[in-house]
Amino acid sequence: MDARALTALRTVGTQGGVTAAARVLHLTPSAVSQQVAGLERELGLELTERVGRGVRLTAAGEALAAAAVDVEVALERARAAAQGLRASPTGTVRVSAFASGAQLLLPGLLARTAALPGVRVECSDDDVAQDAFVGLTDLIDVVIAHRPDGSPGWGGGVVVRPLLREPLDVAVAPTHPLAGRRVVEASDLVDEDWVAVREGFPVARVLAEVGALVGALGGTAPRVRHRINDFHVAAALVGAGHGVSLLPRYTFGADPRVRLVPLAGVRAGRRVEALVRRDKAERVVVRRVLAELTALAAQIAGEDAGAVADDADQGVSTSLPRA
Amino acid sequence: MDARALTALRTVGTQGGVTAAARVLHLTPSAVSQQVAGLERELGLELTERVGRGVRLTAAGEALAAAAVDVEVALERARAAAQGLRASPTGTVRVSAFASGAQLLLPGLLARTAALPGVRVECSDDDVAQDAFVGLTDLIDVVIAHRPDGSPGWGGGVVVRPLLREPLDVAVAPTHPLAGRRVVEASDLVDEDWVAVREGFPVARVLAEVGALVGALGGTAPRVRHRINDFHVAAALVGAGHGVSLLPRYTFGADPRVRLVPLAGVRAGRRVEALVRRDKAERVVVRRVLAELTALAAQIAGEDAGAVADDADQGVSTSLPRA
DNA sequence: CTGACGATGTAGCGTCACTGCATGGACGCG
DNA sequence: CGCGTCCATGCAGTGACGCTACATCGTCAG
Repeated sequence: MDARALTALRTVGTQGGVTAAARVLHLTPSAVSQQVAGLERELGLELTERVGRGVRLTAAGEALAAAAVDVEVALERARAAAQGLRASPTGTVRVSAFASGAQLLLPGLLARTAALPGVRVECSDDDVAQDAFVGLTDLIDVVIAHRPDGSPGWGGGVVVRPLLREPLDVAVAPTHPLAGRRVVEASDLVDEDWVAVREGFPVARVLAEVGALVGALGGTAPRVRHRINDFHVAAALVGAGHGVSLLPRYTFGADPRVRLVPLAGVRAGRRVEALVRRDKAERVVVRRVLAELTALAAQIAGEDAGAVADDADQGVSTSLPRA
Repeated sequence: MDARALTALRTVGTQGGVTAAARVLHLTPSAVSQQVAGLERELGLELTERVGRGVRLTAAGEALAAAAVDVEVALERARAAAQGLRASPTGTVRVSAFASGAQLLLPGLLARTAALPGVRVECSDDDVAQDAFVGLTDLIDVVIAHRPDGSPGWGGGVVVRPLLREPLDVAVAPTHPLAGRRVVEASDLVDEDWVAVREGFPVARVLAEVGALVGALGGTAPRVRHRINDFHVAAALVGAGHGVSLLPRYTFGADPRVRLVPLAGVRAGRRVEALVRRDKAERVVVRRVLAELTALAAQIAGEDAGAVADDADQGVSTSLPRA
């Protein structure tokens, strides 16, 4: 019963297939298949079952995969126990963020962590669909993810550290009649063209809610003219007068192309959170980087609090184990 | 960071040396040495230090060894999680007991477990010094150990399951003046020759206490004539009139060679307990055998309760995790 | 039916851990 | 003080195990 084989099995579960798991583990599909086969032989029971041309974990497989995380946690804790006696943490941490979150947080994070000797932070940006964020934690230590305001959460096996709640404001062109307003009511937005994100991506649901509200007032569904995932492209369209949109306040508050006006009476916002797989959360370096990240986020949220009156709801704190 | 290497390190700690650990792990000393060397290279710090011609774990080594148990527990729990979905536990369990405990418990245990299909129990008897019992848990799943009545305990890393408290009675020859008595006072024993066990073995301390009491009354230290570890040899000597001794009630109550008389006013007894290493305690089969063992012990203690009035103190219950 | 994808066996190969042996230091004994 | 013993640890050789590459089979889409 090798920890390596358990990891392979768990990855097959999280990635949803042998080939996908092999990609993450930097192996060939054959190797992964042999690992789980060996595990099945040792235990004398089936851990995977074929479904279509792919595979799925059986009940026993799921149970074993869940337990596998505990093994990795214990291993990581062992490393930490030995190295914890050393002075300061050392190592490299992989951080990933969705595009706008990366723009908002990564420069500051790199600036802060540059001051820590022996700590290397490697960044990447991955904009994926809502349900793909957790899968990224197999490859990346700290995944900065976002989700709309009252959405269910992320599921087990992963530690969630809330970073900030970023309000979504109505973005209009500087020449737009609403551009000078301090706040805007839903009723003001009847009969506007909208620039929205693609379905399945985090902010889509918020826009749908706002749209429903506006539609209820105006008697018609919101007119979504464009589907743009990149906020910068959306900002360019809005700035050129091709419609209005919802844009995150901290990231686009100072963008000259658009004016952001808070939306009154509607809870429009997204939660930005750091996702870390439980075993990786045991690494001392990861904890250190995570601490810097939360401090940075608190700083950003604090700067905004002085400028704009905002609901103070920062979400329930999902604390780290052994905080 | 291999779980196998961690086990090697931990065993070096518990067994107190590379060679001893190698014996337990069925390896050569060279292999064990290379395992810990690899661990040290990977972590970049010293885990062992030389002391005399042997080695000892450093602080970091101790920390890592302690964490290693958690890894093994997690691994074992993973096995159990997968196999727990199967109907009944299966496998072989190694049980060891000190000589008189083996005589008292092992036949009954084998009778009970014979009824369990797929469960094999392999027995052995190991009579070792007080502080060597825990070391046995590296090689044996369930170690039946004994210790005098108020002794400190066994230390960490091992699960303790109390089985029974066996009173120690004064053993005299059938022809001895005290043979017919219902109880015997300490004052009755002044000026007797004693048959004791070797120093460092479990019952030695009890005899020392009784001896001190007797000595205080008689004004002289107890005369220890013979040092006999095997209770059967001791019984033979006592039966032949070569002195008195302290013998466990359940094991020698029906022995024709001696008469056992309870000792009034002195807490003379030994605790019989099962020692299981934490990771092995996760195995379902081991739990099953342990359940049979405790039931058997309770039955034996119950039979005695009807015959002789005894203090009901059975010791604090050190419960198993996830009982 | 054909092409593509995904999982899984098989052959070949490289790597790694173990054994056997030799070395060096530490303790005990004559 | 030197000798033998014991213990830990290097080093060369070997065997086993896991990985890659390739081929095969089943499944789904067009």
